[in-house]
Amino acid sequence: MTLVKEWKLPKEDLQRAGLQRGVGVALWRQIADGIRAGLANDLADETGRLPPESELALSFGVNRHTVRAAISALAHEGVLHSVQGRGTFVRRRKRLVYPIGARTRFSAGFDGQARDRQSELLDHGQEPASSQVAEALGLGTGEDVLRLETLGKADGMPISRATSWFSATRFPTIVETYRETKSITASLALLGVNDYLRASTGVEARHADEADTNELQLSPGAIVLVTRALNVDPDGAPIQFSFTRFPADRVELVIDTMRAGE
Amino acid sequence: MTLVKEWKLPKEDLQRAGLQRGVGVALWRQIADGIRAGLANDLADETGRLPPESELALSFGVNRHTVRAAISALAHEGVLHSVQGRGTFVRRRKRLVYPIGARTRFSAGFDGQARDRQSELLDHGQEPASSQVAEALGLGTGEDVLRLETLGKADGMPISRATSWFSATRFPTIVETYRETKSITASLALLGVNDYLRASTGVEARHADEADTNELQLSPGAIVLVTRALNVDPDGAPIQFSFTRFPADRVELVIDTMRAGE
DNA sequence: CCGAATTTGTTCGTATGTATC
DNA sequence: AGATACATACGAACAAATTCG
Repeated sequence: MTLVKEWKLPKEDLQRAGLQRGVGVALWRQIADGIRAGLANDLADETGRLPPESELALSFGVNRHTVRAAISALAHEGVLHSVQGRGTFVRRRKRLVYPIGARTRFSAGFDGQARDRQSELLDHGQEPASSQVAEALGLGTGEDVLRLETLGKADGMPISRATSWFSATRFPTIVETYRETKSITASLALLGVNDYLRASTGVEARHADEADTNELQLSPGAIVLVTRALNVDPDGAPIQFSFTRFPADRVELVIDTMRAGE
Repeated sequence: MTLVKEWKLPKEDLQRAGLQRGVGVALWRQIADGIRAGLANDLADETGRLPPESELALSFGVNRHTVRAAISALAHEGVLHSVQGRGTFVRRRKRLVYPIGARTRFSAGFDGQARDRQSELLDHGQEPASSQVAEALGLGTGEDVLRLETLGKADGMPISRATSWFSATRFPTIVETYRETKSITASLALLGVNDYLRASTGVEARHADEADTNELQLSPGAIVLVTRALNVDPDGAPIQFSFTRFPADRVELVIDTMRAGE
């Protein structure tokens, strides 16, 4: 027996609205996601007001109770906001833009988009380089590297979670300098690297795992954008290899391609 | 009289595994996502074999049935593959790399990574520009634009779904030329644009909606990477504005930052 | 080749959550 | 609000295929 069965055809209304029963996601959650997506288009009017619940129920082809469950979840997430007698409204918060280019500086990434930015050292350690890290940094497998785990916040909300590796022989005190300066760029400058460039950036997207969920304050099923970046000094020698996780609903990456090499 | 056994929720186990009940996403789907994420690490051994269902159930803190539902879903997606008496195995398929830079050409994107590449025109139409499209292409809101919906395949598997807009006055016959050449680059060349550059690329990630699910052959809960791109001619005049959706488990974006401007 | 251990596949039953009417 | 049906999850078997000593 298959637990994911072939169910009876759902009502045409559900199909039309793109909803499905028995796929492991409750209708109200699918509708919540649908409303969230709709906000990017023209679901809400100029004043940020959504259509009445009865109308939404009709267009999604479900009972009004189901729409209410979806709205309640979104209200709990801080996306919507209902007022009895008036309607349901969007609480708009812009997605932060993280620019990527040869001059990408982590510390400057979200400049001017949030009142308050913080960086936090969560963990660090010295360890033999994995094959991936060794290859990226041009070291032998098993040579020692220093690992830094950092959390970035904007206005108190976690927006990035980075794991970075540095050669332990070239930057033996990077942990201490980072603790003082709270900045990779400043730390590298103290250690004699006055300039560096972003050589390449890989971008993937995946579901948040447990660590992401905890550290970035996400709900299960949330999506993280993962960048895999290599920074090199002006001579082209690898300096820093890092993975950074961004909550996909709070952050957008922008590659200014034509100026990327400047 | 029958004693009704009361099963206590092993809440601690669930929390340890990062699962939650009652959030509108079934446990089996959360576990499916967990397994998918685990494959990137060391969930499967060298031979691609996963731990037995009973062991997974223990580590996730759920019943074996629940793990089976998750595995069944992943098997249906083509990620896993179970054999009675032997175990459950990973069906490994490399993720395609889509490079992004100033010289990004859609047609050349996946060159050399697949034996067979196809492009398909799904739909097209003429319509007044939305405010977003108008702003990107430097047109007045409501000026007519031509919209092309295309599907990209590699070895028969859908890998991209693009919606592109062009000025209807500057490129009135773009649909016909595309139908002939099956290539945006070639179409533009026929219409007098011998060269163009990728000005900027925005990257977001979100859950697949119904259209994505159908057209890209995804399962619900799957993730799509969405790029928002603007191409300009050598004079800097906007030519093409497009949204492209990539299945996140089949495609990875790579920005070769230092050569991006070449 | 035999038989035991391992692992996936199947079928009961029961309880709880979700959605409709 | 209550009745009904479907969906999710747990528990305890047992069957069938594979592996291995």
